[in-house]
Amino acid sequence: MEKRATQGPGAEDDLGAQLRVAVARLHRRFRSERPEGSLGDAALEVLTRLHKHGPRTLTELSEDDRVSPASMSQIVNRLTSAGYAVRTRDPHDGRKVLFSATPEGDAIARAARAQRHAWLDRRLQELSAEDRAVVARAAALFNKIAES
Amino acid sequence: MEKRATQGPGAEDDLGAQLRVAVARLHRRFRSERPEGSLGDAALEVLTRLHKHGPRTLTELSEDDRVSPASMSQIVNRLTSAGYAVRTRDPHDGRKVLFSATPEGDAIARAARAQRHAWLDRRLQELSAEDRAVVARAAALFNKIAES
DNA sequence: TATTGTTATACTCTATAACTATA
DNA sequence: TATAGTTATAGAGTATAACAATA
Repeated sequence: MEKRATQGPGAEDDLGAQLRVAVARLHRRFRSERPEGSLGDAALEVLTRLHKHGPRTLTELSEDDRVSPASMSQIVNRLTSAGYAVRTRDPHDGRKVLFSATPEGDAIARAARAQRHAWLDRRLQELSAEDRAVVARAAALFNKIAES
Repeated sequence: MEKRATQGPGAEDDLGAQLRVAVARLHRRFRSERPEGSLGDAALEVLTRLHKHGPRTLTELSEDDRVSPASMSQIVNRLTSAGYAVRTRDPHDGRKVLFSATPEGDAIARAARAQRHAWLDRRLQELSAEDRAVVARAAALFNKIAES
């Protein structure tokens, strides 16, 4: 039942388990920052992307977050129902739909980020510059790992 | 607008956003490794903990994962329904319930980890030793951040 | 009264399958 | 046929509120 003997009993093996647990905990911590009655985490990330990068198609959004198009369709439904985003047909390809943030959506994206990231920004500020560099490198590594 | 253009306020701000997105993506990637019909991510992590560390009370388990006791109660319900864990009353304190993995649960914990972490272990092996150290340090930092 | 645990309920997030509309 | 998007349905994960049992 033993692990990987590369570096001694359990050492390498533990890194995977440690990473999994740490990421799950941090993800729950992020979710818990949601104020009452506001958008959920996934919806807010999409809204933030629309706010920052302008109109995107459904397929693009689903690829950005690596979720199925059907899942993304439901996320943007929450945004359009709330009046934070709108659909427009692509004039050059009638199959495509472009999603954009409304002015209200832009305001929500700004406000929500400020509220919900305040504690994270504070924590990051408290780290040493070296530790912040570790976090930045780790984030890049995670994106690579998640793609594979 | 800008991409970490300066060392000013915007640069620090970006790290938080990058971390959030990277963690969300990696978390979804972890979840997607679930084979058909098997336990979900949260349930498997609890089962793994019971397998590794022996009997735990509900409160202990909920604190381990930083979820509410009510949420953890539902997670362990899935485990007991499946026959992977059992409840026993604490003989010294009738309010407490001790949860333990069954032999079947132990087997599932071992097998599931091997299956579901295979790709992650492979990815981590592909990293340089330096990058693995970055991941390990980041995992420790995440636990600290999640606690705060 | 305080602690431990459970159930009821509701919402977010996500997936697969089946569908429509356009190219 | 292939691509873009939607809807229906289901299940995991999580929370709050209300409750019961034990200390």
